[in-house]
Amino acid sequence: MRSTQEEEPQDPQLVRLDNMLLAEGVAGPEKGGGAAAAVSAATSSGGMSPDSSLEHSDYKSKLSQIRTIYHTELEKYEQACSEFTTHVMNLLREQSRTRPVSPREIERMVAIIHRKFSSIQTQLKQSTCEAVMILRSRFLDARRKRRNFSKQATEILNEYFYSHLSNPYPSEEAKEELAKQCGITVSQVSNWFGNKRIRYKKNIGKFQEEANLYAMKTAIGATQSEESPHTPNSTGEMKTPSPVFRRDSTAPERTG
DNA sequence: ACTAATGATTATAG
DNA sequence: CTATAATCATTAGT
Repeated sequence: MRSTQEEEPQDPQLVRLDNMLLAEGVAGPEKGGGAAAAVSAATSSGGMSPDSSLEHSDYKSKLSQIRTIYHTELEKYEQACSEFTTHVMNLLREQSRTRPVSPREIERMVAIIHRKFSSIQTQLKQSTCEAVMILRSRFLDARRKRRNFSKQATEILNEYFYSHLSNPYPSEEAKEELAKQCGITVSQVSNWFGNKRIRYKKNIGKFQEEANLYAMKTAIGATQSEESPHTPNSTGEMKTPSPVFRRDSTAPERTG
């Protein structure tokens, strides 16, 4: 016996599909009656914050829909497979009266049928995976629940940006400090500076007033007995606002 | 409703 | 991994 250890070839792609479906609870054991129960439960019991609760219930309901469709189709396929198999078996049996039909041939036929339906199932899994991915990216995308920062936070961030306009790249420590002051996360600070840099560079003219404003603010905060406020020229632009900041590597504050 | 501002994500490169 | 540039999706002003 060569003991063909084929068992189940299962290419890695299919395994990944299965894993993902399982992780998402689509292919796992049946839980709950369905979407309706989850939705009603979530809406009636306002335990969590209204936002996350509502969005999550919506997400779960759609996921449940996908799950139901997936299982229905899967059952249909299996039923069709077995029906077709018995049908073919009957045909073979009928043929065995006029032709010698070896049991091996029967096995091969059955194997072929199963392979075919297996590929169909894989397709179903793939499309289900796609649907889940789309659903995820649609509901778990933080862009959906974006909020503007508080005016104070933007003030602080702008102050830092315009007082470091020549090198607006805050170190990790500075980012943490800013995050703490603004009540946002470090990632949000990074996002803010990334957006600010590119948008400032792209359209310096738009930000001139802002730049002057904050420059003046910081100047006032820094100097107290320098000069009398005589407002030199309040008729037009003050001066050239640093054309383009260059990533100056004069501050390699790398500590980690 | 249309548009600008804005925060977050994606794609690409160093 | 970080920075940039483009793009997306929502908020807010008209």
